[in-house]
Amino acid sequence: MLNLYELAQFAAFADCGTLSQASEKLLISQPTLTRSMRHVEDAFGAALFLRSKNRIELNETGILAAEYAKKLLFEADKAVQAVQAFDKSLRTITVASCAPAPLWVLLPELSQKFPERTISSQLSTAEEIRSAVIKGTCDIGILSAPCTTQDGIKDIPYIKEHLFVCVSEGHALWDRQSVTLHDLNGFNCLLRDQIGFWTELCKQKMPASRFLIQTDEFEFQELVRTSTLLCFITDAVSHPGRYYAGRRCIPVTDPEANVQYHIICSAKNKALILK
Amino acid sequence: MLNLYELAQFAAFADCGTLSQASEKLLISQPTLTRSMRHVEDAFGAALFLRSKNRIELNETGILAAEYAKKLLFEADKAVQAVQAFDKSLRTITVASCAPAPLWVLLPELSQKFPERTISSQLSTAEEIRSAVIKGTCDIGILSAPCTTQDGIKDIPYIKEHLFVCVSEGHALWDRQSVTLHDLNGFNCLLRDQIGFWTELCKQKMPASRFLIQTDEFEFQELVRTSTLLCFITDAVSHPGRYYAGRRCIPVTDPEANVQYHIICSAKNKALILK
DNA sequence: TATTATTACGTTAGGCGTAAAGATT
DNA sequence: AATCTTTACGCCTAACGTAATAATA
Repeated sequence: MLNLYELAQFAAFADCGTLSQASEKLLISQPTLTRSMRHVEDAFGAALFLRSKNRIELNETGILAAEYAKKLLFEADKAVQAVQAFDKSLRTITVASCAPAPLWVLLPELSQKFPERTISSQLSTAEEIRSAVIKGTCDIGILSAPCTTQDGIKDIPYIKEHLFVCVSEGHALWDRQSVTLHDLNGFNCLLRDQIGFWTELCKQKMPASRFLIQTDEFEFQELVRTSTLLCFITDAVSHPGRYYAGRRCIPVTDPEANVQYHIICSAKNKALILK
Repeated sequence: MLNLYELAQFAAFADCGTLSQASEKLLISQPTLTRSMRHVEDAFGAALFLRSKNRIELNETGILAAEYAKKLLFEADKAVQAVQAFDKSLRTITVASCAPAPLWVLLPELSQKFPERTISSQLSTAEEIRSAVIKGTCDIGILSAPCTTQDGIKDIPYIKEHLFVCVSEGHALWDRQSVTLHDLNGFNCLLRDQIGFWTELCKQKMPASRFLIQTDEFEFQELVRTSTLLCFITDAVSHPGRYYAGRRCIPVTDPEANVQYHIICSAKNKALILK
């Protein structure tokens, strides 16, 4: 029967051309290779080499056999990788959310409830999240609206998040009790990176505004402190009231800015999201 | 690294469901299987089993791994078969002829010239022979006409064969010095099986005749002896003159019935057909 | 002489089976 | 009690490396 380890030696010989080079590459002795090549020949049940006294090379059959050997080794490797990947996927809970806030709550909950499993999360669009959950690529999805259309999908309401705009003293909107995104249109804004659907929502509702998207939190805070650019906050962060010194937080009343999140998962994963 | 023998044990276990059944099937002991299953688990680098105290079964990952194991074993088997087949093809000379007579001469010649190679022959139509030689499916072809159209094909004239019709005494054609197949049209004929293009030639030139095709040589001879049905002979058989007692052999003058055979082979095989 | 494959040989790791233990139905 | 898996242990094959041999360029 074929032996993958010997096939690896055979493939190495096919690449190197001589047993001695192959033995160096494989960190084994030449006699071992001599023997292994005989085993491979026996296993294939055909002559694979042209042997002269001081030289061994593949014959036509050997060249074919070497191709098959490499293919088998490749397939074996693929199999191992696939099995390991599957195994890992079983031990991982993957979450895709349309916004970061619900993750701040959900991820710790999951870690505590499933301490032996790895939690992996990412931000995506609603459509990507829905299809990933349906395909099974993703265990849990978090949307900003119910997911009623799809059969076999479990949907439960989760946390709410309300948007506020933070204006510096003296800003035209300073005295407002509430605003809509439409009112903000035209004012330039600071935004954080990686805030999910919020970015798109702002760009859509405030087409005349420019958005300065900050990746670094320190730089973001510095710009909030030193500029009069608008910025946002929500009640999902720890201290909404006094987060940005010297700024007022005004509720944004658009329905899209006051979100009821929904957790979805496929029916067979429903144990993941039930309390 | 994966080991195909252990994968075979793994696959057997996957089919049997218990180690003991698998051990019986494989004619090895149970402890060996216990060990091999651990090796397989190590090689895949993932847990593949649900172990209770006296029960072991595949987990989800194990089921996947078993599928891959079976696939790999199948691929390995295919590889061995393919290599052996290729090896055998190198040691075999395949000949396809449009008629048996040239084979009677050529096959002994080839056997003598290439005693270490197996000779395999078959009868085919001219078109099949040409394409098989071009594709390389077949090493040597024998046609009843030159093969001039194709590049890279070596063509050399071979033996000739002339057709005679054998009539019993008192037959309407008994006194003829020569005949054409057209003259024979309407008379029923005995034919042997496996005579290549001759069958089609007769059917084409003698559409009004019926042909009694005999597979068994003894039965054929018996019918020749006891009936007045026409039969044929050619000068390619050993004793054309006195082959069928009580019958006269009359030359058939159609050009298609007096054949110059041609041997063809691809250019790289020309050593096979040169004297 | 340097390089290469092969043979010979001694060591040892590991694969196998037997026997026994532990657990379940 | 019967069945099944696992552990323990001893045997022995076979895989490995070293050293030596043979042949070539």
